[in-house]
This record gives sequence, structure tokens and C-alpha cells, in this order.
Amino acid sequence: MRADAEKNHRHLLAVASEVVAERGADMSLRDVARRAGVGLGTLYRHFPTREALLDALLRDGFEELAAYGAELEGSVPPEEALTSWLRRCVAGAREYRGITTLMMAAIEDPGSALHASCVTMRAAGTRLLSSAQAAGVASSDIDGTDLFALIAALAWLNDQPSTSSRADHLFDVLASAILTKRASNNPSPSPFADDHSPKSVA
Amino acid sequence: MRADAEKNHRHLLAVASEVVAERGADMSLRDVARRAGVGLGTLYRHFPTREALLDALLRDGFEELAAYGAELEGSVPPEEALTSWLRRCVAGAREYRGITTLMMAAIEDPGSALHASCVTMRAAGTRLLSSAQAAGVASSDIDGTDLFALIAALAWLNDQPSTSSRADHLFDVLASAILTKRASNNPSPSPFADDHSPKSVA
DNA sequence: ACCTGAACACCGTTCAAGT
DNA sequence: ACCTGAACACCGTTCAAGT
Repeated sequence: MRADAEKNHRHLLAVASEVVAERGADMSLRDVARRAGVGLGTLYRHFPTREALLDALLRDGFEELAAYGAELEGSVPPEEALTSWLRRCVAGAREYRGITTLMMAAIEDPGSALHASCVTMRAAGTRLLSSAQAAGVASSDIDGTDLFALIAALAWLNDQPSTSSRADHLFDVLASAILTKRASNNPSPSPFADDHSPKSVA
Repeated sequence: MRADAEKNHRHLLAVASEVVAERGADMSLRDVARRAGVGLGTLYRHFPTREALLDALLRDGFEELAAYGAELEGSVPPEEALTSWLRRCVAGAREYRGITTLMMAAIEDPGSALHASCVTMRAAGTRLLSSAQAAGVASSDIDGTDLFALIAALAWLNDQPSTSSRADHLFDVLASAILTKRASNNPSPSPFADDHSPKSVA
């Protein structure tokens, strides 16, 4: 019946969430099925790949992250907006150990179930970065893809037990590379005041 | 006989080197034994852990890296010395995909066969960093452990197919975070001209 | 429609048995 | 001394068989 399938789906997600929290994104899928009291094939039916399962767990978080970015953009100066958003990205990744390698693979593999989420996140970061660059508070020689990579690198560092205690400090170091207030190459506050990106929402 | 064992040892290393080049540091140990035409137990006898095998492959490279650091220190200004050394570290890591996670674990696990090599490398980096800091060309709020982590992060980024093409660019971004010429906190060229580290070699 | 679990082809690691 | 490979306990993935 359809109701059974839906119940399985929800239960699998709940169990997977626990297992990922305990073991990280490279958890045993067998273990998830086992703990959910469900056949292995049922897990594969609902989530044909590991990425599909993780995306189901992460999608909401990615969208919240994008929304948070849009909110910051309308309420706070560009430098603070970018910094706060980065901080939240890294904090979010901390909940899902081992996700970064998967994300780096997914962002350029349109076939991956995580692709869309990664693209959403990169787009949100790119907007904040552009604003900060236009305001002259972010280095102009990095782009959204670089930013995505730097966030991933930072999240990866946080996954490593030997550096997780220095997470805040390494964040500052990396952030300083992004938020380079460049000396005096741009004289006045941006000669082209209007860009072409729609400023919808708020 | 002893001669047989030595031959096996060398052959295993040669084969392992090939397999690591093809598959990365997470290669199948079974595959190494198979390709070497040797029983699985023989591989484990010679190299009781994956780390032991990798250390045997990497040890020379680490020592060369340390020697290169010492050489640079005696022949080139501090900023250039640190940059060149970092470049070589990252280039070296490129030959051994997937090694960075293992190294991050090994540096704080004295029981790991890779521990000594990691400590050697960190020490070499620390010396170069200190010189650069004393000369006022490197940020004073990072230490050797941070440097080690940043090198690992950069090497990890290079392992990711989606960023390997931007390796040089990301190197520059990270390097700029390390080599921050701090404004004017240190007025004159270093009040303490002599430090206590021995300037041996040349 | 949906679920199950055996089956297949892999791992890492250990250890009795051979030479 | 040294080597071998079966044995054990795991994987991911697929798919015939059941309801």
C-alpha cells in the first residue's frame, strides 16, 4: 500500500539522520536499513544512491541557508553579511561529517542527486560575494566557485579531529583571505552602481 | 630465506607505488598483494598497516622537503622561502591523492606509522614560518600547526576534481592569508635581529 | 505497487598450516 | 624465518521471488 511506503520513507529518513550523526556521511547503508527494520532493497527503492539519501536529509538546510543569505543581504552591510553567512555554512556542515567530499564531486556532476542543492548554495554565496566585492570589502580575484571550494575546505578541516578545536581560528584565517580590503585600486564607491541581478524578495 | 624477504619488500613497495598513483592512498591492499604476486599475509608482515606502507613510500619525500626548507632558509628571503616551500609541499601531495586525511589523523596520533614524517614536515614549515614572521612578512597569528592544516586543506582541494584546475589560483588565495604583510605594527626591521635557531648547513 | 533477502563481487584483518 | 590463502566479518548493489 501507499501508506506503508510513505511510512517507510519517513522512518528511513529519521534513522538515516541518526546514523549520519553518529558515523558521518560514509555510514553503512546496510546499517541504516537494518536499524530501520527494513529490507535493503527498500532503502534502495526509496533512495537509489547515497547522494539521494543525503540530499533528502540536507535539502531543507540548503534552502534555509539560501534564505538566510537573502535576508542578510537586505539587512546588514555586505562584509558582515558575507561573514555571517560563511559562519553559518561551516556550522551547518559540522552536523554532517564527511559531506564535503561528496559536495565537491556533486557540484560539477549534474547527475548527482546533490547537484541542485550544491548549485543553490553556490548561487547564494555568489550573490553575497558580489555585493561585498562591489562594496570593496572582498577580494576581487575570487568567484563563487572559489568561495564554494573555500567553504568546503574549511568544513573539511573541521571534520579532522586534529583541527576541529581550532575551527574558529582557521575560520578567521580563511575569512581574512576572502575579505581582503584592497588598498586603493577602486577610487570612488563603484562607478557602475546598478548591476543586472534582480533584487526581488527583501 | 632472508634474501627472499628483502626482494618481496622491495617489490611490494614498487607495486604499491604504482597502485597509489592509479587509485590514491585508499587503494585496495588486497590489490597490491595480488599485483605483487604475493600472499596477503606477506603484505601485512612487511607493512602491518596501511600507514606503514604509505610511510615507506613517503618518508624520503618528507625528508627531501625538510632539506629543501633548510636550503631555502639559507639562500633566499623569508617570504620567497616560505612561498616556494609551500608550493613544493602542495605539488608533492598531488602525487599521493587522498593522503591528506591520513596525515591529519597521523599528526596527533603518536602510534601512527606516519606520525614521525608529519612531525618532520610540520617542524620544517614552522621554521620557515617563524623566519617570515620575524621579518614581518607573514601573519603573526598563525602557528606551525595552522600552517600544516592549511597545506593539508590546499592539498585536499587539489584532490577534488572540481577544483584541481584552479589549484594555482587557490594556492595564491591561501598564500595571501598566510603572507599578510601586516600594516605598521612593527615599525623598524625587527628589533631582535638574532633569533636562537641554529643556522647550520648553507 | 511494494517489500524481502539471497546472491555476487568486493573489502580489511587474522591466523593455522605449510616450507 | 618466512609465506600462503582460507576464514571471518563486513561492505555496496542488484534482482528474482514473494505479497
